[in-house]
Amino acid sequence: MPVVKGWLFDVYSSGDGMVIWLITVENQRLRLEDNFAPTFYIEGPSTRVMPLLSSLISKGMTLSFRLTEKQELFSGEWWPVWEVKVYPATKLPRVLKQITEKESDLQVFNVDLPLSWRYFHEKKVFPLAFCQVEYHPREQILNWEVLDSPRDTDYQFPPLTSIELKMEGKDVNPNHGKRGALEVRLEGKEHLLEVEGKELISYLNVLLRRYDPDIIFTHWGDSFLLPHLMEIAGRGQIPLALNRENNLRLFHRREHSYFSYGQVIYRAGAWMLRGRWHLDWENSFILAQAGWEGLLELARLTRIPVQQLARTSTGTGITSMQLATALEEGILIPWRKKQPEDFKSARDLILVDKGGLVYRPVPGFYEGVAEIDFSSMFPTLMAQFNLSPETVKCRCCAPGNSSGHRVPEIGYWVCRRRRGLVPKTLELLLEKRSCYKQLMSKSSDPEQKKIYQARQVALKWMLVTCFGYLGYKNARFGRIEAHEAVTAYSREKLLQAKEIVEARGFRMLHALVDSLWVQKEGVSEQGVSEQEYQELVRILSQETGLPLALEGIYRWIVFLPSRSFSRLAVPNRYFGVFFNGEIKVRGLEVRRSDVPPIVKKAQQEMLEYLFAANNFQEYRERISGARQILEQYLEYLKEGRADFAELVITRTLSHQPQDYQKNSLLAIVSRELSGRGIKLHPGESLALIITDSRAREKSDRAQAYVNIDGDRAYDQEKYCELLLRAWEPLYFPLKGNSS
DNA sequence: AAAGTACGGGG
DNA sequence: GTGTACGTACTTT
Repeated sequence: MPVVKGWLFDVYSSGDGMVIWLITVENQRLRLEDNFAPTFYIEGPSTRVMPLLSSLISKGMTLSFRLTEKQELFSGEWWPVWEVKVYPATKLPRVLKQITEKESDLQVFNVDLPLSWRYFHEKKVFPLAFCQVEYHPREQILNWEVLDSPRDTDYQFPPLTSIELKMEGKDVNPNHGKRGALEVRLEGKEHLLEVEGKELISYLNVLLRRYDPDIIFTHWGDSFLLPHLMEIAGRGQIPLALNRENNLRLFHRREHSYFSYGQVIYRAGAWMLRGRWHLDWENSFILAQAGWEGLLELARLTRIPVQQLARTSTGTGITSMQLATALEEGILIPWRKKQPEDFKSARDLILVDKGGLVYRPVPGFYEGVAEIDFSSMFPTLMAQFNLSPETVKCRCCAPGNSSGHRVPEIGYWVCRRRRGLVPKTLELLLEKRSCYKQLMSKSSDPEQKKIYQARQVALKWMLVTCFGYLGYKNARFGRIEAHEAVTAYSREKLLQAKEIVEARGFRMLHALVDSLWVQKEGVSEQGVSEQEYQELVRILSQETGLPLALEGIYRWIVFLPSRSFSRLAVPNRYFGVFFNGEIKVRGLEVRRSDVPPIVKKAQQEMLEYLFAANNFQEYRERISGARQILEQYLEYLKEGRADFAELVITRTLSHQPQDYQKNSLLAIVSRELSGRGIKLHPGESLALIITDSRAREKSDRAQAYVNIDGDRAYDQEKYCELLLRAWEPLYFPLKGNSS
């Protein structure tokens, strides 16, 4: 039998089995098939289960089953259950439907999981796994041997080839208006395809055949480009050969909007390929946040096919990792359903429903301030205190006999007999992330550093999401009580840190969930010693039992007042410069996504000028220089020299255009586009230019960036106002409030 | 003044 | 196949 070594490129179901694409060490693209029989479990007496299974078999289903033992997540008990395998895999949904509809009181497990995930989990492989495969001459896989592991930090990839497609012109959603020719980037060079209709499609087909890319990168491919090209192909009645496996249709996932973090998110409908990847830079959170290297790192860890992972949230990723942990441990995977919270009294609610702790600094200019952060505080707490849906107020440890393990403030007990599923999953993430951070600091190769950085960032997102997911009632492994336990510990630890800081003769200026800003009492400007702060960090780590790190010592930092209550600072509005020259800015215009580039650029320039100051005295001296920069930009705007790309304001729609109650600029522009027949969705972002913000005729106030033409004027006054607003926080320290 | 609307955080 | 907070700032009416 042939044996081949290579990387697992993709898996999807087709016909009766799974199709597997390998990229071999000889750089060949190999299509194989596997007769995969997925597994699920039924709990119940054999007098009920046996007749059920035989009735399914008599209806023509191919099943195999046996009695085995698996662990129930919440009780920790090992239950005798029926393990059922279904062949072919594509019949699984039908089998499950029969069972759940007819015998709804029987408990079933490992049920609601997509087929491609199942394949990866059950076969213990993962995207881009390096493996050795033995196969039958007729392309049927007989045996897998995986030669690397998701735990590895120094894995190899096959040389992947790609092309990139986008519409020429402004870098905004081409769905919203005018569009140019198709732009193809190939082997580092850009080509403009000035042909149309059938010709365009044939040309693309030739390109795809000749270069046979593994990946098609696009901008706006999901929402516009691919459907657009398919439409042209359909009209001309010629096939568009996007797939590597051409007799199959593209895999489509419908568009949808959902609510997350108080905001509507729009996901464009997805178009995914067979034997090839389509990745849309404009429809991928993970690509945007962690880049290409981060995406591949997460694909390996989560075992989700790359095209799907690119289009999903990190929450789905963390769930998949938890599934992997559960499968390894022989834990039955519960059906995803709501878990009611325990009853809580009003008093408990007050104690429990708080998040992280926040202090407020007195607004002003401070010198020699150290910022000390708990490293990955929430995940570390979950790992260290074994906080997991099944361990907090667990069923196995009675409240009475685990008095040493009570959660602060809220008094929940935590299991002492079992390691939780969530902490177990987190361990790998925490470990791998700190490993990448170390590799990053050791590496001298800037390219390599970038790779480690991207992977480290990807893991950070997983860690952050993992905590959020504990509190999400519909997450498969979420439980609000576990979430509350984490925040309760976090408050206790921050309070403890505050006491230690103050007992050691430091002043705590500000604290925010997992960060502290401290100043040594009575120390002159240059008298700050890093050693003293390092010593404080050491003591804090030792006494709290959690890792902390010195983020840095600020040469100076400005905590900004609230605009509505000027005596109070906003916890998250500050800017400062560290002794090592690094800068940190939070909450200012440069950090906001809805601020026009020119305002950001001006503020950035002014900040950089001011950051050269060593102390308050020098800051005061440099402020006039900063003001000159401001004047230059104001002048530039007033002379009408700014171009639209510098003025564009991007905002996210929270409603359907017709549902807006107020005539905000966004509402006006969205209705305008909508009137032209362009479909907009809540969660989608829209780029606009302010043309005349006070015009009586509403449609004159702003224009969609895509549609604006060269001779339209912009609202100079309004843009100047925005610029002046960005100046205010920089001038604040000189208004007399500073220390 | 009140109500509606949008954004940030994590490194 | 998925995080329904929370506080701040700004706009519209």
